[in-house]
Amino acid sequence: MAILNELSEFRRPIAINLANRPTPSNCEDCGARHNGLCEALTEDELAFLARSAQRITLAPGTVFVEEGEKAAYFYNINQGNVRLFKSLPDGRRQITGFSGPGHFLGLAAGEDNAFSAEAMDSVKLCRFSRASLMAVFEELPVLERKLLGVVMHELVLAQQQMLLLGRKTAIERIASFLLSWAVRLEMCPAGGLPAANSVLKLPLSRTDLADYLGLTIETVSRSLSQLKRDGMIDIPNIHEIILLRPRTLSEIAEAAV
Amino acid sequence: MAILNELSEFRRPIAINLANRPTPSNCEDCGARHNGLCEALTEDELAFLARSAQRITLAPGTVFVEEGEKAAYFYNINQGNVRLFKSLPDGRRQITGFSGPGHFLGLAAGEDNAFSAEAMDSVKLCRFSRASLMAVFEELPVLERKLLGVVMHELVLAQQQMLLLGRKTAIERIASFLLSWAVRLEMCPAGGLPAANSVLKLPLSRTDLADYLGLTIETVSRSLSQLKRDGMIDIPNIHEIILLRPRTLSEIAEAAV
DNA sequence: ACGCGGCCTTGATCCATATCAAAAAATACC
DNA sequence: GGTATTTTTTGATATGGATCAAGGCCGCGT
Repeated sequence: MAILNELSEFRRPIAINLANRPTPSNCEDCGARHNGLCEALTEDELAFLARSAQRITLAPGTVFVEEGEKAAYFYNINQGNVRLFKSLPDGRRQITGFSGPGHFLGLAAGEDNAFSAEAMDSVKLCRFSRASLMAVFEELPVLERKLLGVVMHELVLAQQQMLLLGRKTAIERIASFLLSWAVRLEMCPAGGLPAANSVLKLPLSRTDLADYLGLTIETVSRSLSQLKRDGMIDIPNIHEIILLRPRTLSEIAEAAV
Repeated sequence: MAILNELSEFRRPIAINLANRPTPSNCEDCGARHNGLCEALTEDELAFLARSAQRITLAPGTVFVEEGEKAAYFYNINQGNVRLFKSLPDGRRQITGFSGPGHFLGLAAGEDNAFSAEAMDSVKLCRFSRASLMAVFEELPVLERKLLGVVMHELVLAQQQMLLLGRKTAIERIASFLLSWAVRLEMCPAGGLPAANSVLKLPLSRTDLADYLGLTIETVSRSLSQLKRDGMIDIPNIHEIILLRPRTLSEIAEAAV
């Protein structure tokens, strides 16, 4: 199979989630809204990048970045979703983030990947070698500033997640997650509220949700049921949630006293 | 008091922890070891930066960066320790990291600070305005690449902490923390082990430890006591811990099966 | 030295969430 | 389209860590 041959090249790739938008609202550099690194670049810059890129398709479940392996590539995702995670030897897993179309993924801080990345569905992406990224940096110093913005935004998200994992209750975690997912889907700006009755598409299993929020699937399910009982949300099907009362959800999420 | 006047200028500073060493071993750029941004720069670059810096001393307990305030400054710490944290309205607190001498601190991803920073002891630092940082960037594009490395390393640490907060038990968190603190104090490379009977200085209160590890002070105290009972560590005094069996501690920390 | 106040440790109890178990719903497979 | 398989929900029980409550230790000021 041709695809399998391509996949076999993916044994030892990258490391850092540069996903998510650097700024949720309009970019202060260019004034335009952008969804990731590629959207932040001009046509010329994109063309330059494209020269050293390989286009690849991954089957669902493919682990194309493995923690601890040498970091050799970086990626820009064109289609599909990716989960980024770290694992313990006994199988416990912590999902540290998700990447989607337009998101940038890779760039090791050291020699090795700090986490693993796995395709959640059929994923199309562009792969660049580490060396070619360095060459691009020489040619496009502006890229580094833009990357800096992307990574800094990642760090802000990571800090939010630390607060969630270290100090929030199960219900608060779920409420926080739903609102942050609405931001991710551009249904509202960061810090803002989505409209009442917004429909949230969740391309995640309950297991993913649990591993992202530091809970068990049972607790995730129970918390969602309770929010539904309390009239905060509706759950027409497993992968869709309707935010009936975003304002109250937000109060739960931020634990207003 | 002169000091108080200076402090009053610190009502609305910066946002991101760029602390900790970008690479624990020798830097791949310059071959030298460096402890933070300043150590990563040449004499000339440092001189350029110094032109726009103000030297400031902070009293213990001073909160000089406040979450949600406009990000106006960034800092390089010369002396003392700083805790970086996020809080919930009801007082729950999550410490996201610590900064020490040589560490860089600041740089908002957006307009506002994403966290607060507080002096743990008497702190001396250099303060730069956001505008002067931009000017420095124009003059020293290399700075951006170096900053990128620092921020990426921060992100790796944040991801490790997410795994700890989301999936590790109390004992595992304490063991992980002790070993990571040894790395921080340069008693061993990242991923390596400190020598048996190494003495670890902890300039933290149990409350700081609890807020960093997502536990209560009682659980921190009990876990330390248990590790002592089990012969893993000794605790000659509250701010010093002797690592009797680093290898076993490491097995606990990484939950080897 | 003494006493006071702020950490820290230890003990007793409670509770939020994990774990174990099974039914129900969704999805995949013939 | 119906059955097998996986995923999700719900229920019953267990438990790790939180909470409540003393007591001990140490530094500090008088």
